[in-house]
Amino acid sequence: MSTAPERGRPRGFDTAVALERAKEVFWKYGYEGASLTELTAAMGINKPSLYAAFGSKEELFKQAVQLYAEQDMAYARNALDQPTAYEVAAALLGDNVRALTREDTPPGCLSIQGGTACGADNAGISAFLAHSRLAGEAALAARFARARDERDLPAGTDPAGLARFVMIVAEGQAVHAAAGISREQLEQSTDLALRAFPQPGAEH
Amino acid sequence: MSTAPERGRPRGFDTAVALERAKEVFWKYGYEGASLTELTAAMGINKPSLYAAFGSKEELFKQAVQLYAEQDMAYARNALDQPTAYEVAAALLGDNVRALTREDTPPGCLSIQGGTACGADNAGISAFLAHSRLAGEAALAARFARARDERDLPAGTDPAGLARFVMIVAEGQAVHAAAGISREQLEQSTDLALRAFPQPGAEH
DNA sequence: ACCGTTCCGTACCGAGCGGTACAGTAATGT
DNA sequence: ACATTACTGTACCGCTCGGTACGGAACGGT
Repeated sequence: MSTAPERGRPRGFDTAVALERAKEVFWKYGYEGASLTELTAAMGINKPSLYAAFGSKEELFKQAVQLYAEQDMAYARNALDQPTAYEVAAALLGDNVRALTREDTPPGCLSIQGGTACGADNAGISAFLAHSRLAGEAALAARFARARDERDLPAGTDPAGLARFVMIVAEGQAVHAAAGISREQLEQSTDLALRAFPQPGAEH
Repeated sequence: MSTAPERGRPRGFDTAVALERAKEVFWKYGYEGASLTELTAAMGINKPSLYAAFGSKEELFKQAVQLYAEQDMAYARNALDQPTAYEVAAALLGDNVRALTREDTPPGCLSIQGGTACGADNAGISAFLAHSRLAGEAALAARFARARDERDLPAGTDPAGLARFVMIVAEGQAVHAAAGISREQLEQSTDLALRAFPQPGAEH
């Protein structure tokens, strides 16, 4: 893994660290609420450096969301590796609650806090976030479809509908977490949601 | 009910209609995404008229949210009148889905779309919305507490936890609705959520 | 008719927005 | 050594933001 031969003055900051800081600012304030002034202050750089390294506010945001997906939502992909559909859902919602209420990150979820609604000029931002959430839901639906084929879920189960329900609970937990609800109270909602989960033996 | 004797030039617009229009703009674009230009255009008035009638953008928003609660969320209060806790939850979530997917209003819910995250200057807006959502949750918890006392819910039930679960599902549905998910698909999630509901006979 | 009162429309305010021009500076290539 | 290249910091761009000053217009009271 060789670094490319660097010509010219080297960058005076670590883009990975700067992106990490930007992620936190977007997480707290949302896309529109995060001003360039606040972003550059948190990143420890000036505006031209930001634009040279990331292109624009929108591209910076999308890179921050990607980093968020890789780093702060790894639990969602890992949950798919659980042996049964029930355990997948339990791991997903359980880890979701833990991620939403960490003390070293803002409360809630960047995908929601980033902007469920934006101004007319930034409609693409909320659409981008919604699309990425639905991509995760599709992966969960595929996992549930496999479980149904493996007779781990009842034959009559709608995998997409079940995945949608789980994601709806996860999103509601994110909204609640952003409002300051405690981890213990959110865990209670996970337990309740899992009671709705179909058992392998049941008819539907 | 006598109207006060009006002195001076009469107002050239209907404040109720103007507030209705403002509500829709906030609903679509959120608090920060709704500019005064867009608001006044939709309301059919000029900025000084807006400020004379409503005080400020923030006060206009709060009045819009209040109108929303009275008008677009009346179903939430009505649901509390159902005879059993299960029917309360079923009515609440069922009507919630219908309200989120009406064709004559923006998709989703003003309380979420208004702004789950805002810039540092407008932190009060998201706090205001979160507080009003939790007030509704408290009313639902009180209804469930009554149901438990009436042996309509198992004695071991935590009314606040159950209310939190129902509200979490409702919020998740709102996020999903804003992303364009269909009414039918959301109704499916209501059915699943209700399967988690404790039955009167059960232990907990 | 005239006055006080209230509202409307234009034109404007300071501030902050996202984004950039430009000159200075620190590295490499030859 | 010196040209080339790329990054940094300052200072600035046009624009839009939320909010308002002010003069004209439409009403009731007397």
